[in-house]
Amino acid sequence: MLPPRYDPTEVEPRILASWEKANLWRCDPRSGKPPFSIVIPPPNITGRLHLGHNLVYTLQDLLIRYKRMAGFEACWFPGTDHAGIATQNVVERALAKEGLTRQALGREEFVRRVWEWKGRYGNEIVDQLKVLGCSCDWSRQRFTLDAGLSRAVALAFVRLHEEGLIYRGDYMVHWCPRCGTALSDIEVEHEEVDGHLYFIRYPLAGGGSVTVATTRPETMLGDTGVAVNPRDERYRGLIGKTALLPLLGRKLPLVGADEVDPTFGTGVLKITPGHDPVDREIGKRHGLPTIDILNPDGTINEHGGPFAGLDRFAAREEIVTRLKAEGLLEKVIPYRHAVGHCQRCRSQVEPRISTQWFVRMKPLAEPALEAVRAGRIQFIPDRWAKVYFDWLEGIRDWCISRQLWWGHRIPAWYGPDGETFIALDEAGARRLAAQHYGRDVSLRQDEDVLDTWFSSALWPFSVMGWPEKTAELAVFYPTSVLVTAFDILFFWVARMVMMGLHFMGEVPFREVLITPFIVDEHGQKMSRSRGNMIDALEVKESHGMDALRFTMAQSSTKGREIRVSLRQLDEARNFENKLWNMARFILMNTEDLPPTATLAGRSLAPEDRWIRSRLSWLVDKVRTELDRYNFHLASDALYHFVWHELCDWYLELAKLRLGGEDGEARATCQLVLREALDIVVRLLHPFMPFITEEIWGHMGREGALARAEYPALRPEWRDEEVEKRLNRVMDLIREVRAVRAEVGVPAGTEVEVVLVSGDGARDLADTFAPAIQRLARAREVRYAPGARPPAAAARGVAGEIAFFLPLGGLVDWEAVQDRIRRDLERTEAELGKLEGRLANPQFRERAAAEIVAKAEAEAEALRTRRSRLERYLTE
RNA sequence: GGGCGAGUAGCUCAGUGGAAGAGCAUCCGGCUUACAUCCGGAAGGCCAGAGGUUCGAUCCCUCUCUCGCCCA
Repeated sequence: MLPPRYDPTEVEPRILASWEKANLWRCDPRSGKPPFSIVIPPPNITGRLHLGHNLVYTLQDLLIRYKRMAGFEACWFPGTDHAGIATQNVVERALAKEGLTRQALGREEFVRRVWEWKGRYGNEIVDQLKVLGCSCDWSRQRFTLDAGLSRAVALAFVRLHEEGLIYRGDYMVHWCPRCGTALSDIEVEHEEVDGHLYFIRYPLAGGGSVTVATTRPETMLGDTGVAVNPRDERYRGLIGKTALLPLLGRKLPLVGADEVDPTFGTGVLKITPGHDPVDREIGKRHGLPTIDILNPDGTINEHGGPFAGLDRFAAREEIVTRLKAEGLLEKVIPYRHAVGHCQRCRSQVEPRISTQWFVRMKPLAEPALEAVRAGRIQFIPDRWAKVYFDWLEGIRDWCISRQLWWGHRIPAWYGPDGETFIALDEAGARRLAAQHYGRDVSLRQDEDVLDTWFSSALWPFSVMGWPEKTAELAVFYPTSVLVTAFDILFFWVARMVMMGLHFMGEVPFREVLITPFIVDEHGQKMSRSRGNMIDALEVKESHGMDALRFTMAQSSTKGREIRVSLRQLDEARNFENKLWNMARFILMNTEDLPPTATLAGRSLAPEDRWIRSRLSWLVDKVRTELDRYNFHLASDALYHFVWHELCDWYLELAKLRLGGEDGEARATCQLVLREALDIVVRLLHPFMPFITEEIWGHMGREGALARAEYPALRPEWRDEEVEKRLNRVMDLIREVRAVRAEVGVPAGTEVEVVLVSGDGARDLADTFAPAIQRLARAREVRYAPGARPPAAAARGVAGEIAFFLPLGGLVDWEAVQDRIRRDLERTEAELGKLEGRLANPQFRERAAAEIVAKAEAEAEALRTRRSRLERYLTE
């Protein structure tokens, strides 16, 4: 027998072990079944599972389990991402605790240490996914730095280079001084910060001065000019003169540039071509030199004169102090402005010129735009397509080189004279070099590695063995759907589309499901730095994985964010317990059912046909909503059905026959119960795999539920007529209960229910008297057409069915009348609205016929109800 | 500055061109032999504001306000 409380902490590990043992998730590209495939958004090896992951992975597992049960060869490709900067940072921090730096270790040793670290901790997140029950084909697990995937990366690089889509050059990039590397545009997050605007006086060579305004005074060390807008009357005469850079005395030509905004600051712009993209353009036009004043770590270099060696922020302080001392600081005002921060470490990034590798994006973006415009990829919700378009339409070249040691080293080698050789490996580069020079020379490989996202962009086909022509690629590419959060729409999704189209000639996925974003109960983004992350594994301990999954499914609406609260988890856990007890009840009451018994040839009770009709609706609903990715609608339907139809009504009604004398009726009821349980656990399995698998086990089924069939549609079970009948029964029972409660009939007291009038009243008395007796606590149910209630009788009208409860002295007459009056008021209000509508000739003319008919029928029913209520007030 | 999302019951959120729902919280009553992580009942909303389209708008359109996010 099942225990009265479901204990996920006991069940979940056991079920997990049984799945693992049975090796259920292995897929076979040669099975001949229709394919359904998903590639996992590879979690970062430094990651720990949080709810954001959990949502994305839960939905993928839900889809995979659903499709697997629905007859697809459902393959979920798992793996992890090497996460260049993040991993390097983590390992460097660990080294720092030993008093070591990566520079002290040297590149080779450092990389060896990172692999060592990866071996020890890098699989943690994968282990967590397994604990969550993710039914990935683990035999296909990949890592972006695996040999095969690394080869794919090198090949992609070589090909793009051959095609002229990769180039190298000196450009202004975002530089993170803390990470010591260039970043791509989208790795920089702009944040408004409270800073200052410094007004600095630059003396003019011939006497006088101009005043410039800047938020970054330290960059003046790199100034090589001063600019004003040529249309600015105030300064027109200055163009062509020379200013003198304070503190350093450098001569700065005064030039005219349209970019200068006369309304900003003083309308005079200091030109720092080395550290500002606009200044660089102006400087180029006027032939101003470019001076880089920064070392890679953000300290001032030798160009900074007396400030060399100072950190950029210390230099700012020092420069301001000196300017003040020399009387060149006119004023400082508070100023709020956007400052770029490194996505990984939050440091302020600096624009800086350096030699980097870039991917030319326009030619790649065009087909990617076209694929979505043509509908070959569908975004869900589709508003995300617009965000995708906006980004791709304005796309800039992608800086892909990183000054890191952990990652795919750029497959470029340089000869002694700096000649570049791009090849898959060093041997290839040597061959090219030998051809070029006509002799063997020593080559030096590029020091840099590629942006991690470069390898991620290849993920949908590199995990399937590209560039080999594998069976997996033939069957599972393009994948069916990509499930991810919007924050990596540009980083990952768009780039996968571009690379997929470029290298495979086909989109990487048919659909992109963008999930809402998980935030904490205050609407705050969850992040490690905020310390408000929720560990999915802790929730697993407190509420169970199924409860967490169900919460995720239920919350997964088309909105933009999900606030996760413990209350929702409680609700899901309660549902889990409800489900458990439903199963417990059914199993307890069907133990004596012979295994060979079937429903064939048995006559079903109206409630049996009702629950089957509802099951038919449910199967259709769940499948339809899952197919549309409406996880919340599917889970709500299941929740409501299980709790408020199956448990509240069918199980309660079943108790009559289960406890009755009629063996045949009892067996029929048992069979219907088992049937309902069977369908419900199958339907719920993708949502709550553990508890349903456990129940399945107790049902004595062969094999795992995870590999059982998803319930088929049962249109032949639909029965509108019997639903109408049962609705009448339920309405009456509810009304009797309400009347009892309101007029103060003690809960234990059995009453007599006299049905007086209304369609179906006879059916209620003839067929459903036992049900009404049990569920409304009635001693007796009679049909007495036209009977008048005795003076001391509670009375009510359920739908159109008038009834009364003779109660003798028990009745609180005021309460009875109050309730009738309230009912009457509501009825009249509703009727008034309906009649108003029906009185409008235009409504009758223009509204659909069935709407008018429905309104008329409703009005008629309300009139009947009204008259019965009115009579009860006076009778 | 541009774009997107949200504004519905005390709270967290669903929802649909025909007239408003859930869970929690609240109140009343219950250990009815699956479940007190439960059962029965009740109360609670000019669906942000103003216009417009429509026979009919919480839903479609326009504008405004508040909050959040993304991009520049």
